Amino acid sequence: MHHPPESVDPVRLGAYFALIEVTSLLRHAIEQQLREAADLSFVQFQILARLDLHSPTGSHRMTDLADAIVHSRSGLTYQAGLLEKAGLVTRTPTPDDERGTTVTITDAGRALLAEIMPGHTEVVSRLLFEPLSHTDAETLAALLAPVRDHMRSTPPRSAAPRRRRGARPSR
Amino acid sequence: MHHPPESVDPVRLGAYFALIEVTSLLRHAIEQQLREAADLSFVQFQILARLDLHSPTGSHRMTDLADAIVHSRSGLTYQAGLLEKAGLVTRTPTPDDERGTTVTITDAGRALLAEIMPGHTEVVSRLLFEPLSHTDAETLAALLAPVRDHMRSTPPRSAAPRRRRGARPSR
DNA sequence: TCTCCTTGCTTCGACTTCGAAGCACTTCTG
DNA sequence: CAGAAGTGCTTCGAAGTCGAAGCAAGGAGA
Repeated sequence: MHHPPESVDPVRLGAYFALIEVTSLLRHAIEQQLREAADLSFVQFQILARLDLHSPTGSHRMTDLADAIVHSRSGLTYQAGLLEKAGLVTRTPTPDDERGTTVTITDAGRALLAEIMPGHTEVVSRLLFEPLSHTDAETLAALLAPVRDHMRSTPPRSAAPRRRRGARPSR
Repeated sequence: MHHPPESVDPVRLGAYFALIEVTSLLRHAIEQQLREAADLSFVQFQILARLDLHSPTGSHRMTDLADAIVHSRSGLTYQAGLLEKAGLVTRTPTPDDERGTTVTITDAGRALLAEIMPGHTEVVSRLLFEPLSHTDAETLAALLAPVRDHMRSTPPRSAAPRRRRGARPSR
């Protein structure tokens, strides 16, 4: 009999389905909470959180940010524009590269984030972690970390019309 | 440093971030693959897959389907319309409830799905499971299953039955 | 220096998404 | 058997999303 690739394995298939389902439900709940609490979308929240974490400057280049939150560049441009309009971030040309735009979180942005975080973590705790022990959480993190690294390091498989980062990272 | 509720726990926070990140990357890759292979969106794929799995009839009611794939009803209406136009599903009134619409996958739909699956599982295997042993996959599935059940059983927090002008559920 | 190619970001247009409102049918209640 | 309340789906309008194309700046090679 054929024994095609590993993926037909029902265990893996189940893990995959559960992963998608859990994350969909979680995102949905988070989105509602953010919307009620501060009228922010999940993408906007991710932008602010990423900037805030990336202290001390709280800045990022557009492309890096888009890559970090897994969002299209054009989509990020749009959202960054909204956040700027709301006074939560600023956009300034990058000093050493006149093409680049640096996004920086403002004090108002940090304040809003601080105000939101409790409710946010509450939702995540209640939905995601309630059925998991601390050890379970550790296990989950330990399982996902290598996957994340693997995905980040794996090239996009199909060379883009506009080539992505060259054959190798020369940085 | 304060030590507010449980959720600030860095381990859980890390697991949460990794979960979001991994799933975002995975969905992104899957979406590209589906687009190239059959010009289907992930939502459309989920619809077809869900219908196909739900044998033998391969049918579902709109609401159940929307709930299963975690998508808005209106969004499902839109996508089901596209799939119907493409001949991959049919929509018929539900026999015993004249309000309902039953969606059924067609032979063409099943054929397309069968054609796509190998490439799909290939992507999932390569991205998600390559860094995981079989045991890891089992562990992951075992961790996520209870979370999924918990999320599914937890009421949406504000379970308002379609409020109509401040009316209260008098039941 | 002058090209030519690459890269960073934005603009543009087409499509998708969602919630609210609306319509039609069902069920509950008296 | 009404009338009221509930449910299933679609329509509608506003907004967000993406990829492709466009613009401007950096960089390598002649």
